[in-house]
Amino acid sequence: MTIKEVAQMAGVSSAAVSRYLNGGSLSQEKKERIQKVIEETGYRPSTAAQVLRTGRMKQIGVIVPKLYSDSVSQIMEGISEKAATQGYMVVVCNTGGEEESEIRFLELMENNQAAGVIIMGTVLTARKESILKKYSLPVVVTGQNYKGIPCIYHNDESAVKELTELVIKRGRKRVAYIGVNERDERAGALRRKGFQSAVDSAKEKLSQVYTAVGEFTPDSGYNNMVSLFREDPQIDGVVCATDTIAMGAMRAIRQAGRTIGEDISIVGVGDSWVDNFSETPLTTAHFYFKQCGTGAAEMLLGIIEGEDSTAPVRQTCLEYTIVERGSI
Amino acid sequence: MTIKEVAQMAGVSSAAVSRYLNGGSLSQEKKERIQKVIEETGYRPSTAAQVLRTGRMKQIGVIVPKLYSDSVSQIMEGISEKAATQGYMVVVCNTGGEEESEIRFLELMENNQAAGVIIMGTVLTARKESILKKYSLPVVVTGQNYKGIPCIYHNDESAVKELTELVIKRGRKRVAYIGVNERDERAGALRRKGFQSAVDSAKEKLSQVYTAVGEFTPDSGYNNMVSLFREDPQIDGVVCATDTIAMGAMRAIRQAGRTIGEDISIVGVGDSWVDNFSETPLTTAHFYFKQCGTGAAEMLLGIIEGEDSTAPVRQTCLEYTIVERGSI
DNA sequence: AACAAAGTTGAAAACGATTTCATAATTCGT
DNA sequence: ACGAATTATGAAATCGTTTTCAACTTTGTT
Repeated sequence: MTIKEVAQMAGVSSAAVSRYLNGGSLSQEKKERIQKVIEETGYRPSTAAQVLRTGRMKQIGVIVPKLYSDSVSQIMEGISEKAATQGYMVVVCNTGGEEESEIRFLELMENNQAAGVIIMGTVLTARKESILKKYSLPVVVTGQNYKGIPCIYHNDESAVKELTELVIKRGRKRVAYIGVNERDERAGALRRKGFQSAVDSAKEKLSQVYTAVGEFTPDSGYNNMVSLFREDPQIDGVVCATDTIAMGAMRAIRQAGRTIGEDISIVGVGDSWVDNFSETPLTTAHFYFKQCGTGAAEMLLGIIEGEDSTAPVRQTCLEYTIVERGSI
Repeated sequence: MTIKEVAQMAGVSSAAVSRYLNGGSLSQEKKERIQKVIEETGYRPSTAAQVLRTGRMKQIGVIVPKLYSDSVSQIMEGISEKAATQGYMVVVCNTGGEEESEIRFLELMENNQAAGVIIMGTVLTARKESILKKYSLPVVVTGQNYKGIPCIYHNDESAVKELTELVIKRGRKRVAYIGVNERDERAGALRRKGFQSAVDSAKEKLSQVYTAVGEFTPDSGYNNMVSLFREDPQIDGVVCATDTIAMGAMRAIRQAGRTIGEDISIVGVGDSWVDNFSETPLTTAHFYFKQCGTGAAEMLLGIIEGEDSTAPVRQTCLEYTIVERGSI
């Protein structure tokens, strides 16, 4: 079924049918005739032809480092929800952390005349930045903030600071921080900074402070905790950069024969398992990932639809909620 | 940049450039000239024009009931991995369980000339079936099996049967099953059937058997467990249709003052938290969700690329692995 | 050297929509 | 009832590719 055939059946020109679909001036009589034919035939216009002609594709790309992740899937949930309300398709690119595939995907989106792209929490290298500048593809970044690019993220520093203070308030004296690489501005550097500023302003209450760095995995948390215990078996407070890391650390703590929440406190960041695991005793900062997704989509669609290029680049910082559970 | 401009710059016809890109006969000399121009200009062909002309879009749709789910995101991971190797884009539709949006998405994919669609674990209504028949869109379904449609799923019945037997072998006498609506052929009817056949062939060893039905949520599991305890506080074996349900049930059990793994056994199905939660004591059947995703993508791409319409419709049943942890 | 087969080439015709443009048919104000 | 403003209308151009077709080269065989 093409627009021409529909036009013929309705006894009008294809221009008339196009106007019927896109709202141009058209007599009531022809409107009805066209409607009837479209209903009968089930005609739907070809997206490819529309895109070719108009240069607009109602599609946004989402770049993620992995799909199997609680925070990522919550953010995706938010994005897809928002995109659907505006009739945008969501196409996803799972980079597995490879910059190369991220760049290939950006090229693809450019070829597709996609409306825009949301990039989830990756480090912005010079190469990517120059590519983004070259392509005039609207972009929003989540979980990171870069100047000149619209971003949406959580208040990492403050969250970790508050959590650390909570641990200190419990009277813990030998505290450790298990973080991630500081090339990650927010989850790495800023969370670490939050921890640091909390311990700095409570120096007199603490006898020892340790720091370790690893990956975003439970195993990494486990290994780091084991090493920390080797260094000082009496550590009694642990602040982890993510819940996932905390999960691993808790395993190490139990193995060491210590009792979480009794003779040792531990906290994480993110609280992504809310649905699955009301059991988790972990005290943590609840991050609003889904809202982060809807927010990102909203910003992107705002840029796309409004195309008010004079508006300032928005940088949204989401707040968090400390949830105290048994682990401190 | 269009193909015409490239042609002009290289001093050839646009047909030559097209042949360069798609592999037609072309003299070495022109090949080099074209290559040079393309490199210099960074030309990339417009997807829309290609699709319009060829009628093929390297894109597959994925329909999911929700994105924030461990099993769904693992399956997505598998699909995206496989699709990427073949250069296919993945566009996702989050239905939130609404059939209407599923149907709208199928229409959209048809308009887009998408290569095919993977539908994740939804009930196949007559309406959907007729639509699928009308559209000649290749389809693969995961987590369900329908005759006439390529499917990939786990051996639900056998998994639950084996798990139930495990519980019975522990000497439990008063066992309960918490399942989901039987309109869901696999997770509902078949898992229930697995439980049933295990208890049937061990009738003499059991003194009481209970059955409850609910949703795929921890809360539903909790509520059902609470009711079951009201009915019989001495229940000592619980088989849940999913791990998520088991999670809620475990909360109820702890609240009732019983000790999981000691005076009561509980099992679930799925084992999706492998990464997050090595802590979970739950005995369960590990399902290979990611493999399910790659398998589905493989089947779909096979149908698309091979287009061997004479081949029989494939129905793949994946096996599982029982993982015994502390909960029995 | 002649002729067939194979390899190169570009012009032009699709693909299926939207939009411009000129013209024809209305409505409106006086 | 008359020109002016407005609304309806279809023919044709356009978007950027791929592919067919026919013509033209080159190569290979006898």
